[in-house]
Amino acid sequence: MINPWAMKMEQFTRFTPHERARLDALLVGRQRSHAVHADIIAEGAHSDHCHVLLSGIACRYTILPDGERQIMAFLVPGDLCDAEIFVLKRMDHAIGALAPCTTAMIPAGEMKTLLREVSRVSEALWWGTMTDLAVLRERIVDHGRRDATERLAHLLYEMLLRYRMVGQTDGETFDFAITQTDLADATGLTPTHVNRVLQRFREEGLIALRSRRLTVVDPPRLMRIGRFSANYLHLERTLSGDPAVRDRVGDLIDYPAVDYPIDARQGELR
Amino acid sequence: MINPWAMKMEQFTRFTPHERARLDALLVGRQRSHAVHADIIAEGAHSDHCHVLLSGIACRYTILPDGERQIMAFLVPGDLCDAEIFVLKRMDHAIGALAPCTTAMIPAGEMKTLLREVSRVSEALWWGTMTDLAVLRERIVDHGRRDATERLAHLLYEMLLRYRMVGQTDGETFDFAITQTDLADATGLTPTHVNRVLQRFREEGLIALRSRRLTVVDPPRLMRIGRFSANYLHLERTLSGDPAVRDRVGDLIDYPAVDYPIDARQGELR
DNA sequence: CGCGCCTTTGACAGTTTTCAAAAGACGTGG
DNA sequence: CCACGTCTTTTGAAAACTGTCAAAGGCGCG
Repeated sequence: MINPWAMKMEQFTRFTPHERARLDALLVGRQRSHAVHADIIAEGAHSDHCHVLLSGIACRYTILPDGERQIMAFLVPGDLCDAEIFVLKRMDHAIGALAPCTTAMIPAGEMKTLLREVSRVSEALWWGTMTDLAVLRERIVDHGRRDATERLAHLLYEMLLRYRMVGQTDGETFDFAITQTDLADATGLTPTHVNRVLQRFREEGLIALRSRRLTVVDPPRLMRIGRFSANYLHLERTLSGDPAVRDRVGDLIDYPAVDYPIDARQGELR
Repeated sequence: MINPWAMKMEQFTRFTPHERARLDALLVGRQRSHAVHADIIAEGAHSDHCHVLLSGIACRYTILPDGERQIMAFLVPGDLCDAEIFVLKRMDHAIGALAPCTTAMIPAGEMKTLLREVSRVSEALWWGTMTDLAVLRERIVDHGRRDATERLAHLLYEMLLRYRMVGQTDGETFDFAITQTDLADATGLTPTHVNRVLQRFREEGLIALRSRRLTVVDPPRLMRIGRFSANYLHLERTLSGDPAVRDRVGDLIDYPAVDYPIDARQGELR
């Protein structure tokens, strides 16, 4: 059985066969599918179940008073949607499906039991939360100090890496159902501008994107253009861990460090 | 003894006198002071101590390869600087003092014991982490969908609220040692532009800022201009809790909801 | 085959950035 | 108590990413 949730945690820890079986069992018979554009969890909702995304792609978002949507994070298979239910009364944002998705709904009680009994899972949850924080901080860097080109390059590269972690890529190609409007709402740009930048990427032979499949043709250059550094994802244990797990992402995060030229910002891609 | 850390957690939970005494005891004899511009924790560092900010103001930041600094969050008294040390090998960002600060360094071992033995603290830590996530998400909304004026108004209002939570304000006045350059690095604007916006705020009688003390002269309007809604801070327990705790922030978060006009963005303040 | 959603294109407007440079503030040492 | 260097705040004018507003072109799907 494919269990992206366990696969993600394996980037941090190593489960015994018994633990792994328990994680798998937790998902059985609790699957639910969600249509595109449906809310997996509504803003203001309170549930006594945790939602784990198993397939598809979703986002955390909020609608501002003037009707604009801001996407605050993308969720890929393996991501936990609502760790906050353990302590907060209600969701302060919504989780929306950007493509048809399936989730597993785990009763909060069972999750708490699991966390109490299997310390490795409890640590992995903590690791996942700390990584979520780091990803959000990185997004702030994107918005604050990177221009449109860098921002999109950085985001695309991160997505490739995150899909790789849970084994849902075919080399440098993966399902990419995110529309340019979604990207705009996530990056704080306009769809128009996102379009212009992506076209440029294609012209330059950096990526290929057709019928919702994205291929990163030139990963090292995309990484360079996005000024991407993987350290914020905290995969240090990955590189020294199980070879099978390491190989899922290894080649994407150990490009030699590059000294970025201080000049050459706008216009020319690097 | 003033214990902003406990005061912050009291926004979420209610400690017994014994628990409170234990929290106080943990800080005794572990204070350390930090000069302006000094790193409280360096990027890449690993420590076996947790750092709690007790006074002053600090920030999470990182320096990009081209030398630019991005501030990802401000830390006010009561905030925990490095919850990640429990699971991550090294800090992926630094904590810097923006004014003279004092911190308490708590050995990780003692912290873990505390978390194991006092479930209310453990829950409060989880709440604090979820709130940190929410604050970061709100910052992303700032960057993505709010212009310079809204962004700064929002930030100033949030700071007032957070200082209030830990009892370090005098009405609507509080220490504000953050320079305009700091604000620029946090908001993703240039110091020049920050300056122009702040001047506008002063002209309009919204705020008064002199000799590092900030007074919010017209809180409701500042809230409106920043399109501020307190729900992301998850103070729902505050409003229904201990009156003494509630009164610290109560008047700032229950202004009547306003229907924002869809027009009137740039130029005119609301 | 037709509708609906997503992607492209264009021209123009406009916050924000750049790049300097001057004026204030503040703390220290003489 | 004043000189003096340093850091912060102000100001100006011009450049420029990115946004706005429409409208047309593609593509998938029932």
